[in-house]
Amino acid sequence: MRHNGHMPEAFATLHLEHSSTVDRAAEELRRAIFDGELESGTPLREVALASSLGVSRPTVREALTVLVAEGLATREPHRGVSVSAPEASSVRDVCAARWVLEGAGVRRWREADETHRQAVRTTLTAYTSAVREGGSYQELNERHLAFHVSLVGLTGSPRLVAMADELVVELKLALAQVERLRRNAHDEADTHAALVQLLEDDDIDGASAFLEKHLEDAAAEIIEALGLS
Amino acid sequence: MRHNGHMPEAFATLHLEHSSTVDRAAEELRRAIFDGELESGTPLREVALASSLGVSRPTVREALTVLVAEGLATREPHRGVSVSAPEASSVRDVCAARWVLEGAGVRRWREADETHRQAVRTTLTAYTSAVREGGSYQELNERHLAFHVSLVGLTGSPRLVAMADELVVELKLALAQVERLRRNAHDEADTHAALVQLLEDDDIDGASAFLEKHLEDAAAEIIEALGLS
DNA sequence: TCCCTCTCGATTGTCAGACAACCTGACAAA
DNA sequence: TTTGTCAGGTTGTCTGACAATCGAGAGGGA
Repeated sequence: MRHNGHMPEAFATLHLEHSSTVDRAAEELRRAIFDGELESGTPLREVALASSLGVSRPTVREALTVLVAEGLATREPHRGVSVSAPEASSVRDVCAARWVLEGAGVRRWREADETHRQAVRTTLTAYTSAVREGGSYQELNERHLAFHVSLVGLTGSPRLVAMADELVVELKLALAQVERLRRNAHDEADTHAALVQLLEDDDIDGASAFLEKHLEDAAAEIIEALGLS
Repeated sequence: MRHNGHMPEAFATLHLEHSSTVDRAAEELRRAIFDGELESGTPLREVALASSLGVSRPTVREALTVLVAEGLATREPHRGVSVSAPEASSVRDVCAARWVLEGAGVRRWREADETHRQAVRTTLTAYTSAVREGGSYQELNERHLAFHVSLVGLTGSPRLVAMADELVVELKLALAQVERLRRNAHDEADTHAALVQLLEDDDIDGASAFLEKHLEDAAAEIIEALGLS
């Protein structure tokens, strides 16, 4: 099995999923939060989760520290972990930060790798086709946000993309709270297509301004849907 | 002792450090890494750390997961945690990401809160005075990077500042590796003073270009000092 | 009646010990 | 040279336990 030296390219596409129990527990909690099964503020009791998930308390603890590190949950000393509650200020801040990251990507449209430009087009068509085929609310959300992250990808910086992902996680947490309130699958596909068209036409400034407005609107809309001031 | 309702403003400045054993262990590990006591690549064995720190293995595990989440260490399944090794590509990427964040701050100099502008001036003088008084290498590093983070503070976004902090942590990890190689306390105070002067003169574009060059130089310098291609 | 104090249960933080799964390296066998 | 096998060490996970702490309700005094 030491063929690596001789044939470095062989089996390069193979990749075995190395999932630990902690990872699976964290993933299950993430899913429950994004699906709205766990409302914000819900306390995540260690013993209860341990028996529910069929794992031991230390394993649950590790999974919870992962969630806390991701910002999905909040730990208060000696008071336990609970699902984070989105606030108006944090939603505004997330969108402001997104504007910095995504705007940086948009401004680099010309200099960006053709690969990254193509990724933007791909995520856009994935979103629009999901809208056309009437995908579920969650699927639309996923594709919509994936498009925005792909804009950050134009910078070519893995770290900026990772940061955008973290911001998107916070947004998904907030959106999971309003999901059962407004079921009207928002159809913003046209807006995004217009944005990409501006880029294709080399109107970088126009696209930049367009994006800024779009993000501001999104922040206001989410805050309003959350019922926060 | 239930006077909170009566005097909401009293004792507002008091803040008790609620440090758990895990936090202290993580802090000690961080210090050891930044001080260069632990070279990059050093495996962090759980049992050895537990006996050294005088805590139990689960506590060490939690501290290690914190370090991994911060990017200071890397966990490979069933192979343990080891101090992260800086690579040329990651240093370049960190500086590219810093350019996006700090550049966004610099471009908002005019619109920024006076508080944030003042913070930039304060961190600059803290850096320059430390240089003048011949502070230790680590102190200079600390102040130098604090100045750069304060530029991100101009955006007024806590999340962007947090991201800048994470990037700076990665940089400090890389710098800890070269610390014992080049002891020449780099004196870049003049450079930074010139940057702030450009801002005070309202030459935003000039400051922006200045910063971009400075960050590119820093990346090249660090990579060269690390001995990476 | 209202307020203070105190105790009790619940929960977390931390520890100790244990076992299986797994990686590494070395050696034997084909 | 390649493969099978084994031993040692390390991690992943479990069980059980105990102290520290928090929240709420009971009880006593003004």
